[in-house]
Amino acid sequence: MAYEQLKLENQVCFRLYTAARLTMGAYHPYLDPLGLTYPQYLVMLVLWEQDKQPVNDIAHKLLLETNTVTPLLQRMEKAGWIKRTKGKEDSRQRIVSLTEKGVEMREQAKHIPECLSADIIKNAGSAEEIMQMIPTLDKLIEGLKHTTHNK
Amino acid sequence: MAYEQLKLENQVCFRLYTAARLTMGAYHPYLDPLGLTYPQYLVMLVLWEQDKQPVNDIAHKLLLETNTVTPLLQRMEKAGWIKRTKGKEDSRQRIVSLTEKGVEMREQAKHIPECLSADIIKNAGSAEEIMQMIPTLDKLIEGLKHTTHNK
DNA sequence: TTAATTTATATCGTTCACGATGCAAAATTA
DNA sequence: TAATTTTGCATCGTGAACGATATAAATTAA
Repeated sequence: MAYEQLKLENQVCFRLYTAARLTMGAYHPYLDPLGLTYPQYLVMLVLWEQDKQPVNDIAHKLLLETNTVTPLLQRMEKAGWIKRTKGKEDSRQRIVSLTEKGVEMREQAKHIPECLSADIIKNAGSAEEIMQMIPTLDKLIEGLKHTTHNK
Repeated sequence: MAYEQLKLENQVCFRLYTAARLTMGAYHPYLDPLGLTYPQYLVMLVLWEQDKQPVNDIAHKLLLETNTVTPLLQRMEKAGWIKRTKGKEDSRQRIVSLTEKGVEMREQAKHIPECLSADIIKNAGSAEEIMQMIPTLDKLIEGLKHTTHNK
């Protein structure tokens, strides 16, 4: 009976993995004009919520490793949306702050969440049903955050 | 208050993206000994379910592009788990089949789904609650599968 | 104070994921 | 049959993710 579970259709993780990829794809029409990738958009969300944060705080909020975030930030700096300055008290830190361009982008990005909701409702039915997954996803994330291979 | 929706905590996609990454991380203890990555494991699932499939069928089942799957298969062939042969009727096709080594691996992988269920229950509470997301995830996937940027 | 350890970030190598493009074999149309 | 289009797969370039490792600054211990 164990073989039965080895079927693709019985795999929750495959669905999460696929849903995440496709949902990220749904952001493309809105992020492409801004020149942002989805992970870069996440960084912008973090910075719009609070400017001037060390790399570590950003990585922590996104549940990513710094070796993922650092190159991400380097590309974003090159694009002119953020800058990275040495920390004053702790000079190991790199403080990430928005440039003027980065601040202005917030206005253009303002409607992305509603656009996405609309798209999802149009294509995948009820947004409510999707929102109902949030507490479960949060529990899952919280539970797996500190397992062996996730830190 | 459009800005409110720009908060990270209000984003469903971020949760999907994170849950997918962390769940994939939870597979590591079981896949590492076999030398498999998670996407490679997915390919093995597809082939264990039905051997000898063209690249396109595999890509289609995993909802991936062939330009993602092709290099994946090349690495798996080099590892000795699969082989790729020219199609008989249609010589454009590459038929992917399991090697002896690939077939044997199924036995070792047999218990991975149960192990993962156990891990999730231990760390993230109820597996039932997680299973309840499946219909919603399926609707989401089905709905987004054929949008502009997802083909 | 000096030495050992921890912390914050960066670099490197490998593997996805995917848009764009290329190419040859098949299918379709003229 | 010849020309055109489509299809199946591959290659290339870019941007994540992440394990492993490196480095310098801060912290702690000796």
